[in-house]
Amino acid sequence: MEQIKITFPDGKVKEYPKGVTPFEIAKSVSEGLAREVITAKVNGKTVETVTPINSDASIQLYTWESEEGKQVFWHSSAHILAQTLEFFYPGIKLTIGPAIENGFYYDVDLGEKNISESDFKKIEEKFLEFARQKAEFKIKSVSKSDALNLYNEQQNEFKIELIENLTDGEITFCDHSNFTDLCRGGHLPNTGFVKAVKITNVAGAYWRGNEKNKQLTRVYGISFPKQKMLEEYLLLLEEAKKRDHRKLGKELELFTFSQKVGQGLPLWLPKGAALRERLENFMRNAQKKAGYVSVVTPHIGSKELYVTSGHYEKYGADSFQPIHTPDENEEFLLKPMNCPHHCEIFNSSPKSYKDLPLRLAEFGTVYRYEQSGELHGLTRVRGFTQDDAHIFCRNDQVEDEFKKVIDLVLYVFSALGFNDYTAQISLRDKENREKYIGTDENWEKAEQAIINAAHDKGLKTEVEFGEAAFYGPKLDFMVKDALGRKWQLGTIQVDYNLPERFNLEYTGSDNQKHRPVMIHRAPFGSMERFVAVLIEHCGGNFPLWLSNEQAVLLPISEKFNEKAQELLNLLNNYDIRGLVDNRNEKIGKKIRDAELKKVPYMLIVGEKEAETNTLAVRKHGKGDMGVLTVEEFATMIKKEIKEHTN
RNA sequence: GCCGAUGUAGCUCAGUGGUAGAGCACUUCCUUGGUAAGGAAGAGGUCACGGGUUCAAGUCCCGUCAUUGGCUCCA
Repeated sequence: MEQIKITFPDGKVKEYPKGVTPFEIAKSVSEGLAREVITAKVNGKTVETVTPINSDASIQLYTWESEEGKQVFWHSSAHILAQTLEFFYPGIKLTIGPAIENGFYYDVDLGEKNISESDFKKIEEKFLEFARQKAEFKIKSVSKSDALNLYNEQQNEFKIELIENLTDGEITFCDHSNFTDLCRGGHLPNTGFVKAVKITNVAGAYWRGNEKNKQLTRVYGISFPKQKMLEEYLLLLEEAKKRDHRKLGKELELFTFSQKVGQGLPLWLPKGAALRERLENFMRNAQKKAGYVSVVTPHIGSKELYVTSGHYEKYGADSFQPIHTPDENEEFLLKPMNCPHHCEIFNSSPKSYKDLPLRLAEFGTVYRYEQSGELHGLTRVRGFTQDDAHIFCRNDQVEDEFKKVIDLVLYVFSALGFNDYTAQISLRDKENREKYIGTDENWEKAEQAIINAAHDKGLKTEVEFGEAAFYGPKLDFMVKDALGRKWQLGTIQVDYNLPERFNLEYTGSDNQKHRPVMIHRAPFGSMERFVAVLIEHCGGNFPLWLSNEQAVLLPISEKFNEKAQELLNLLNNYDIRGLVDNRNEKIGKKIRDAELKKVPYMLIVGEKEAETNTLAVRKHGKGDMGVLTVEEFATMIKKEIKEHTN
C-alpha cells in the first residue's frame, strides 16, 4: 500500500498508509490519546478525526485540554442542542450555533413559541438522551441548489441567506442521528463524548447582530466530557457570585445607587470613598515620580470645544444633551472626555521643545450617556472618574513615552496583585476608513509606535483589527482575575488628531513650529471600573495597604474597652488604621463579625494582654497567630504594607 | 434602545384571591465572656409606582419605572 509522510508538531515524521485517519494516528501514539482525541488539524485545517488523509501532511491532534478541542466539543454540543430544540419545538427555524469562550449557543426563530428557564431541565435531559445515543457526526458535501432547496422547503430564510453567501462546491452539511444542519465541519467523533450539559441562559439576539433584523431566541449552554467538570464549573460560578462587586459593595458599604439620583450614577459611601482615595493617592505618588504634573478642569465645557475635538460630531446625538444658559444663547456639554480641556491647557502658553514631554494628569470625572441596557454595577456607569493623563511629546519621543506608560501600568498592576495580563493592540480596519479621523500616514506611524513599544517591553500581545478608537490606535491591558475572568483595565492611546484639531504647536530647536503628538493613558481606566474589578479579584479581601480597617481590637469584655482604645492609639502612632469593637458582645460574636467584614487583623485584648501591653493576633481567614507586643505587631504589618503584599 | 426575567422590612428571602411573615441587622434590658452567632423584649412594610378585573389583589391583567441575563453600542 502507498505510504504517506505525516509530520507531527514536534517536527518528527512518521509514515502511514494512504487514507489514514487522525484517529488511527492517535491510536498509533497511544490508546489513551485515541480515546481522548476530539479533533485534528491537518495542514492547519480543522477536520473530523475520521477524515482520511491522502497525501503528505502535517498533523496536530487536540483533546479537551486544548482550546481547539474545547471549541470543537462545544460546537458539536450546539448541534445536539439544535436537535433537542427541534424535538421540543417542531417547526422552529435554526440559524447559527457557534462555540464561545465558555460553552456555546444556538440562535433559533421560535415563531410564536417561547422558552423560559423552567424549560431548561427538560432540555438538558433530552440533550443527554440524544448524546448517549453516540450518534456519529458525518460531514457530507451538497450542491448549492440542493442546499437551497432543502431550506426553501423549510422556509428557513436565515439558512438560505447563509448559503447564498457560500461558494458552490464548498457547502457541507453535518448529520448526526437523523438531524441535519448546514455546517462547515470540525466535530467530535460522536455525540457520546458529551457527558454533561447545563443550559445556562436564554436571551434575545438579533439575526447577524444587527438591530434592524429580526430578533431570535438565543439559548446558551455549556457542556463537558465529565460530570465532575460540570460540577466544578458550577462551583466556579457560585464563587463568582460570591465575589460579585455589586453584592460585596453593598455588604461592605462601599457604594450604592439611588433611583432619585439617576441610573448609572454611583454614590460612593464613606468606606468606598476612603478606599478610592487611597488608590488615587497611590496613583498620584506614582505619577509624580514618573514626571507628571496635576491639572484640574471643570465638569462642563462649551459645545464649541467638542465641535473642535470632533466628539460632538461623532457622539453628540447619543450623549447627554447640551446645557443651555438662561440669558445668552450658549451651550455647554457635560464633559465626556478630559482631553479637549487638556489641549487648551497646552495652548495656554507658547511651548518650546524643551517643555516636552509635558505630562498633564487629572482625576477627571466624565459623563457618557450609556444605553440603559448596558449599565452594570460599577463597571458600566454614566458618570465616572478616569485616572486620566495626556502626554504631549515630539514624534521622536512617542515610543519612549509609550514604554514609560507601560512601566507605570505594570507597576500599578503588580502592587494590586494583578499578575496575569495580556496587551490588546487595537488597530484600524483598513477596509472601513470613513470610521476614522486622520491621515493614513499618521495612523501608520502611531500603529507602528505601539507595536514597537509593546514588543520591546516583552508584553504578551493580541492584535485586533477594527477595534481602534476613531482618533487613533490603542493598547488595552486585559487582566485575568483570581477566577480567571478577563477584564479590560488600563488603556494607552496614541493620538495624532487632537493636536491638529486644536492646532497645538511647539517651537523646535530649529526655531520652526512643530505639531506635538498626544498620548492618552489611564492605568486604572476608571476608578469605578477598577474598584469593581479589584473587589472581584480579591473577593473583598483588599490588600492590607488598601483596607479601611487594617486591624480591629476586640476586648474580651467591656472591662478592657479602655485598654483596647489605649493600644489602638499606640497603633495609630504607627499609622495603622483600626477600630475598637466595644459592643456588649461575646468574643466569638465579635470575631465572627470581624471575619465577615473581612478585616485583615483581629487583635484580642483580655486580662493577660492588658497586663503586659500585648495583643492576641488573629489573621482573617487564617486564625490564631499567637501573642505579640504592640511594637512587634506594628513592625510586622508595617513591613507587609510597605511591600504591598497581602 | 431591543428580547426575557425580577421587584415584599436596612439585608437575604418565604408568602397561588380572604386582616403582611421569617432569619440577620437595629433599639432597650439581662448577661461580662478567651478565638466564627449568649438570652429576652421591642420597633420596623402605601408588598416599586399608576391603572384595571373582583364582594375582596402582595397574589390575576395592562402600563410606567428600576434592577438583572443577553443583543446592539462603548470617546
